[in-house]
Amino acid sequence: MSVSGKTAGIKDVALAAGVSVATVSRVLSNGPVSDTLRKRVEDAVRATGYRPNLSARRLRSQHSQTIGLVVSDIRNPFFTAVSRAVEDAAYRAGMRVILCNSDENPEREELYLRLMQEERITGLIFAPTRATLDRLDGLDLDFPVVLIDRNAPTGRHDAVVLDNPRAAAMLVEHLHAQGYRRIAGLFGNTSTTGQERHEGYRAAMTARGLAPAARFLVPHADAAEEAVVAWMSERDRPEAFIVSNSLFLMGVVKAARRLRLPIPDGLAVAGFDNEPWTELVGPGLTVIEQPVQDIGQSAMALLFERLEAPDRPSRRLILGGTCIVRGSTAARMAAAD
Amino acid sequence: MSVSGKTAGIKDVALAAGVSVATVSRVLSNGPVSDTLRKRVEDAVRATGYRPNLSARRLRSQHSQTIGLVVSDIRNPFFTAVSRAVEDAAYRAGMRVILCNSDENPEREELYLRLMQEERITGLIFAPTRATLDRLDGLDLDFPVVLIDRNAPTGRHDAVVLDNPRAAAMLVEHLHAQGYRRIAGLFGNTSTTGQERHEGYRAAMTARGLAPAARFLVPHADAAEEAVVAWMSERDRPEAFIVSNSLFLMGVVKAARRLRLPIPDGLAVAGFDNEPWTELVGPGLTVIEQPVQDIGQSAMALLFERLEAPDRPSRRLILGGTCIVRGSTAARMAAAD
DNA sequence: AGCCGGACTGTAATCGTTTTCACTCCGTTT
DNA sequence: AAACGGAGTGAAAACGATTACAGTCCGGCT
Repeated sequence: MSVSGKTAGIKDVALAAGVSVATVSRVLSNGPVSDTLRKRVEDAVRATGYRPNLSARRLRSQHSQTIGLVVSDIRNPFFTAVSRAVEDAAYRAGMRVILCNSDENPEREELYLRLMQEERITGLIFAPTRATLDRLDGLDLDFPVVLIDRNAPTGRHDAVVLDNPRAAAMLVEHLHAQGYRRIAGLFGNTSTTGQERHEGYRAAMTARGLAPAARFLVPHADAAEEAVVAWMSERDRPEAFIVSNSLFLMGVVKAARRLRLPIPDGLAVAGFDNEPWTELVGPGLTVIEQPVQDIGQSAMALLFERLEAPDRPSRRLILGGTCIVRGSTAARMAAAD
Repeated sequence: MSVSGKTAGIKDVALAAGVSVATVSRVLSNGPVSDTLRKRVEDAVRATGYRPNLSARRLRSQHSQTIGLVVSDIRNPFFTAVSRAVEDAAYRAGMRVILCNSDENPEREELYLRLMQEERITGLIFAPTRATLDRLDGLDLDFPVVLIDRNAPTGRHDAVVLDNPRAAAMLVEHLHAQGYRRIAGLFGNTSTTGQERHEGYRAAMTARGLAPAARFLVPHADAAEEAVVAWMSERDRPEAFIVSNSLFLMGVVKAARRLRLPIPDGLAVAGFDNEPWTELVGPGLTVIEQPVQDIGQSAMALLFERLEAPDRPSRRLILGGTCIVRGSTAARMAAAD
C-alpha cells in the first residue's frame, strides 16, 4: 500500500479522508465520532497503510503502556516461563513488555534500570541480584517495582516469591523419610533465594537432629561439580545433596558420573525447578516445582494494583511449591558404608 | 536528585545551568560546546538527576536505534544463545534490542511484525515460521530483515543459517559408520529447517544405499514420543533415529524409556543442538552443535552491512555445525534382530 | 582600521501524536 | 420563542527532545 517512500502518518490519513487530524486520532482511540466520518477514516487508514508511531504517541500521551521485566538468567526455564506469563498478562492489558537479561551481573542491572527510566516504563518486574537488592531502596525510580523470586529484606516493594524455606524443608523431610541422614546442601551465593533455601534446610535438619552441612557457590554447574567431587572424598561424605538451583543439579549429576557413583545408591540428589530434562537424567531427579505461571500472573496483578493505589502498603505474596518425587531420591538401601 | 515529583527534562537542566536547551542537547550528544559550559551542564545534569526521554529523542531524531529480534521459541537454548550474541553486538553499537517470542505461531508473528513497524525499528532479525516465510516478500516492511535459522526459498532477504543438509548428512554418516542401517528420521513440519535437514538425511541415506524413512511432526516432545512408540512396533522397526530438534530428542528418550529399550543398544539416537542436558541423559546424546555465537554476530553484521548499503544484493551465510559424539550412538552391537 | 572566518551559543521550527478549547449544529426544555 | 445542552468537529497547543539557522564574539589578515 505504501505508494510514496515514507510511511503514512496521521496527517496523510486526515488528508485522504478529508477530515482533521483530531478526528483521525479520535477514530483510532474510539473517541466520539459520527459513523459516517468513522467509516471514511477507517477506509483511509487502510488505503494509506497507516501505522501509528509509538514514540510520538508515548511522548504526547505521557504513558508508555510498557512494563519492564528484568530477569537474572533468560536461559533458566523458570524465568522463561515467568516471562511468558507476564507477557501474556501484559498483552491482555494492552501493554508491551521490555525483557532484559541481567545475567546476575549488577552492572548490567544498573544499565537496564537506567534504560527503564529512559523508556519511562509504567512498572517493573524484577529479579535482582543481592547487590542491587541492597541498593534498591535508595534508588528513587519513578515507577513501581514488583520483585520476583528474590526477596527484599526491607519490605518496601511488592514481591512474589516461592516459600523457599518451606520448599527446602520439604526436600529435607522427603530425604529423611527415605532413610537418608547425611544430607548436604549446596546453595547459590548470589541471591537471597539461596539464603532462604539454606535457612529452611538448616532449620529442617536441626529439627530432625541432623547436622546441617552447607556450602555456598557461584551459580554455575562447574562450581557444583567440583564442590561435590571434593566433598565426596572428605571424611564425612554425604549420602545425599540438596541443591538450590538447576545448574547445581547438573553439576551434581556430572560429579556422580565422574566418581562413578550411581544415583541414588551412591549419591542421592534433589533440587529446584522442574525443568523438562530433569525427568530424563538417570532415574529422574526429584525436584521442587515452582508455580511459574502463577508467579508471573501474580506479579502482574500486584503491579496493576500498585498502579491503581500507589500508596497502599507493600504486599508480599508467598506461593507454595510442589515436590515432584523421582528416582534420584529412592529409599536408601540398607547398605552399611 | 529529584526534588519535585516529575523527572527533570532538558529544560530543567538548561535552567539550572543557565544555558539554552540547545547547548544542553549538544553536551549530551558531544557536540561543539566550550569547556566551561560543558562542565556547567554536566554538573546540572547530575544535580537535576536528568534522564533523557527516549520517546522524544526517537521521535525528533527519526531513528530508533532499536533492532527487533523475533524468535520462534525463547525456551530453546539455541535462540537464547543467539539472542545473547545479538544483544551484545547491538549494545556495542549503541542500539537496543526488542526481543519477541512468536512461539511458532504465525498470528503472534504478525502481531510482532506490526509492533516492529510501529516502533520504527531500524532492522529485524527474524526466525519465521514457514507460513510467514511465504508471505514475507509481499509484506513491504520498511526495515531490512535478516533471517536466522530458517531459510527463505526466494533469496530476497539476507540470511544466516546452519548448513542443515550437511549436518544431517554428518549424522547419517556417523550412524552408518557405527554400524547402523535402519536409520529413521523425525523432522519438524513447521520450519524450513526441518525440510532441509530431511533433505540432507534423504540424500545421505540413498547415497549409501539405505532406505530413508522419515516422518514429519509438530515440534513437541509428546508428538515424537508417540511417533517413536508407534513406529517401534511396526514391521521394520528402526535401529536408530535422527531427529531435527531437541524437543524430539526428549521425545525419543522418553519413548525408549517407556519401551524399556536401552540406548543405544535397543535404540540409538542423534539430533540437533548441544544443550547442556544432552550430556547428562542416558549415555549422553550425540548431537550437532550449532555455532550459536557466530550466528548471532553474523546476523548483526549482515544487518549493519545492509543498513549501510540498502541496495546491495542479498547475501546468504551458511555456517557449518560440529558433530558431538556421545554414547547414544555407540557402535552397533553385532546382535541379530 | 575594517573584514573575514571559526567557534560557540541561542531562538525557533520540527518530529507525529493526543488533547484542550472553542465553535457549530440541532433537538429539547422552559 | 428564547435559552440550553449535548454531540461532533477542527484549529492549535502541547509532549521533550534535536537541529537548522542566525547571531555574537574574537583573533588574525590585509
